[in-house]
Amino acid sequence: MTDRSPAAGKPIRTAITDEDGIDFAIIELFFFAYRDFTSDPDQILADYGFGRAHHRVLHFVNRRPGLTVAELLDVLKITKQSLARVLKQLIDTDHIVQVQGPRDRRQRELYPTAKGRALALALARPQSRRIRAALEDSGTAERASIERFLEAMVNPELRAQINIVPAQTSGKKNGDH
Amino acid sequence: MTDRSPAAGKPIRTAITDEDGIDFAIIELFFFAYRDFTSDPDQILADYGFGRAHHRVLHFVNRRPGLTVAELLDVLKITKQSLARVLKQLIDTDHIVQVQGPRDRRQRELYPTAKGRALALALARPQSRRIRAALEDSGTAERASIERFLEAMVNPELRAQINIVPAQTSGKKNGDH
DNA sequence: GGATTATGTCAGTACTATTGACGTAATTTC
DNA sequence: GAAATTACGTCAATAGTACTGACATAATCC
Repeated sequence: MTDRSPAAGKPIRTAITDEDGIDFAIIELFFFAYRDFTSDPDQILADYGFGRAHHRVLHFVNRRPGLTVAELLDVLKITKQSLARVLKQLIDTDHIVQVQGPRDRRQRELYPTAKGRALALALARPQSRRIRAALEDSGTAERASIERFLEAMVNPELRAQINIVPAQTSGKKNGDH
Repeated sequence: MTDRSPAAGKPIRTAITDEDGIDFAIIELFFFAYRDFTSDPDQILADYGFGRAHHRVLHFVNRRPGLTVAELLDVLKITKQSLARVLKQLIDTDHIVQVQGPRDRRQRELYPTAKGRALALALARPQSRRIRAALEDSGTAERASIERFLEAMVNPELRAQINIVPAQTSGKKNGDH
């Protein structure tokens, strides 16, 4: 049963190359880079009994405090049912709180607690460290060019999601200084 | 039950920023970029009843024809049991064939069939297109700097895995020069 | 001949995701 | 003010990918 069955095709022994103009080098690098990028927080999350889904929710609630459940679903591109369990756990463990929407009382605005803020920072720290090291290592003086490239990799119609963040800080009691 | 329970922490209403030198911008961009990067092949895979795991196996078997099961496990960083089902399906559907190792007959060398090669190319095509578009869009003349950055994001001790490939091509019709 | 190695497989479990259906409360619409 | 819609929550069933642990087989090494 080791050898191929009679009907099976013959083995191709040559490696797939950048034939046809396919950029295998970057495809593969992207895979490895993301794999290791997510491995850092995964280790921390394990201590809490959380998974990657918790991280993503925690991240976006910290980035856009007060976003509603519907907005969160839109950013994560998952279904309500998938979010439900994860969000419930984060609320039960006091990392996130829900506040009734001011205008529309059907809405639940999501905010991090101090505990949730701390965890989000703890998870982001090794990732940020890795990024900084990579920028230095690779001698990429232009951090901006990496940002531009990554942004250009995102579906154009979804780029709006990215640009929501910066504005958030301002408005009320503005974070810095 | 909408409002927070008595014991819950108070909501933090300010967005997390690049305080503490945390690079949230790139962290988030990396998430969005990878999400959309994988969405292209996901659609194609669905037609075959395959998932992302099949894609990864197919990719590496095409990139390093003749690799053994153990080598594949090492690259993917998953367990034998996780690979088993996926690999079996790819063999049953005639995308991959096993050949007994020439030196060590315990080993199973994995090769793509013509069918498996074709699918790997079909999956890579939209990804490569996206990368090319992103490099143009972002005006990143230096494709090399993106490559260097991504490589630097990979755990140093695992970078060896990346460099296995290029050698494969040479010998015969070597790509560059 | 005994230990180790490479692979395969069985059983059980966990996490993340899916679709479909239904319920409740609040808002909007006519 | 009744009806439709919206925002959210939840129950049930299923799928894909991963895990640990255990065990079997065949081949190689010593």
